[in-house]
Amino acid sequence: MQFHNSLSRSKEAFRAIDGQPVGLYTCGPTVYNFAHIGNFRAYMFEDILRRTLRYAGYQVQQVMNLTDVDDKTIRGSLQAGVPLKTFTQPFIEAFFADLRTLGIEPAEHYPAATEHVPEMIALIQRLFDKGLAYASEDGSVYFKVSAFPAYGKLAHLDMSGLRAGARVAQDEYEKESVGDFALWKAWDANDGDVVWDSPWGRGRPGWHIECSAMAMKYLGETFDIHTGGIDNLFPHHENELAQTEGATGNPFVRVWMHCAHLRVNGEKMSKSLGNFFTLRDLLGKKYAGRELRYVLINGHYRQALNFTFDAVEAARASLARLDEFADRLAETAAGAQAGSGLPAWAGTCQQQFDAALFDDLNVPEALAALFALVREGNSAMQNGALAPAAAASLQALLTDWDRVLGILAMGRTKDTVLPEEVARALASRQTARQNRNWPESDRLRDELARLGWEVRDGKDGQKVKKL
RNA sequence: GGCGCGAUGGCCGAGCGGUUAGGCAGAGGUCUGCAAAACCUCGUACAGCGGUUCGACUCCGCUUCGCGCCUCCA
Repeated sequence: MQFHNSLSRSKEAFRAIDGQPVGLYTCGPTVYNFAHIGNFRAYMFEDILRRTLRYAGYQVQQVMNLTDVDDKTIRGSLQAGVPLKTFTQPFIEAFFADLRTLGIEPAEHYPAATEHVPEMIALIQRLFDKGLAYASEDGSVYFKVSAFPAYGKLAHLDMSGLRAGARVAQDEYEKESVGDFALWKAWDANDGDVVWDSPWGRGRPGWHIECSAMAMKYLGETFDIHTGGIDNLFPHHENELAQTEGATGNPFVRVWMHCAHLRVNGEKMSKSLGNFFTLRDLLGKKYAGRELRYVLINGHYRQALNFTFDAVEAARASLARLDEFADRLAETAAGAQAGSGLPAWAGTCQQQFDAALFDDLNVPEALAALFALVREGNSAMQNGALAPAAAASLQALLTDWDRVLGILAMGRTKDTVLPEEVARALASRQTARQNRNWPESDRLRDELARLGWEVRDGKDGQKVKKL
């Protein structure tokens, strides 16, 4: 199995730290608003990563932080006139609800920044002890980038060439150097009652320190994989790395993985362009979480993904094809025990599927293997060449693949009970068909369609499906 | 200015130096009373211009266009 490591900018064979579950830290949401579909692209990539690791036989220990204290959450709570926690709680709940909607597996830990301030303070103290931090007049604390020579190794930036850009020049803090970043921010009036005591005075933690402190707490000083969106690469992850390695003297993370952005109609998603969708917006347009999941996984994570409504429609049709296949397989298997072997063509698909996933999570290629299986399977069933036991084996294979894909079983409901109205129409239709009364048969088919049921005629009579 | 990414048939989207990606949509066919589903066949796609090579969508260079990061955005 190999993954692309942002540190080396190349694919590397993955080896977990001996005998431990794979430690996975995934940067989570800032809970000041509903997450948008672009954010979920990142969480979806992380879901595929975690599922693939588990599929490959690893245990996974995933941590996703909840950033519940920063400029935006504080501003929001002040504007709403409620305590910080009261403000963030609904967004946290919405976030978890959205994860469920998209079939994203929960992480083992979701630490909130506000619950880990002592750990952050302790970490900042270690940085002081190492000469990597300094306090300014107003009681803020900064990381001294010049004292950490490796700074820039993740983002591949040469800090010596840093010139003061617009944002840097406007910085109001008393930093020694423009590259330095805040570990602790002294209280000011905009913070309201969001404040903690520290050895350097009252204030609140900087953003980057939360991830370092919480990652270390739950995963140790060195762990396997750290992920996020590409925009987190710099400065966030670079700073995390500097803080953690600076404090511990040990490597922080073995593999850094970053996913590319989501675009909408070829453009960057932004509020001003009006192409900024939350999951709720899309569900309101009658798209299912399952369909959106399909769209989000059907592109390589390191490639910009273009989100279009056409793509969601295509996803819906693709899923219908998969469902059709699964149902037909179930019929063919008819409750048989899975046989010992798979047909040869299924073995080929299996190899393709695994090879694709294990090669830096190539989900599109894995889906190609899935559709190859569907085509071969349908063909075999059509020719009566698939024994029940073989069909059952294929069902088991699909179930196994779905541990990674998470799209096959999700959101499918088995409607075994026919409404009386539907049953009656079917019975009449059967009579009509026996009498070769085609106009009546077609009329009843239309009527069933109006009731939301699709009827199909095959060799062994009518079959209905809920639309 | 620095660092980096991309441009694939109507849409989405993989990929590799020489052999079909895949899905959706579309066309024709098989099956069927019809329809649906399924299966079969079908698009001379690889931004442009040079170069390397027996051979390039795939490597190199340039051009055009688009995108990201450059201090708190997944």
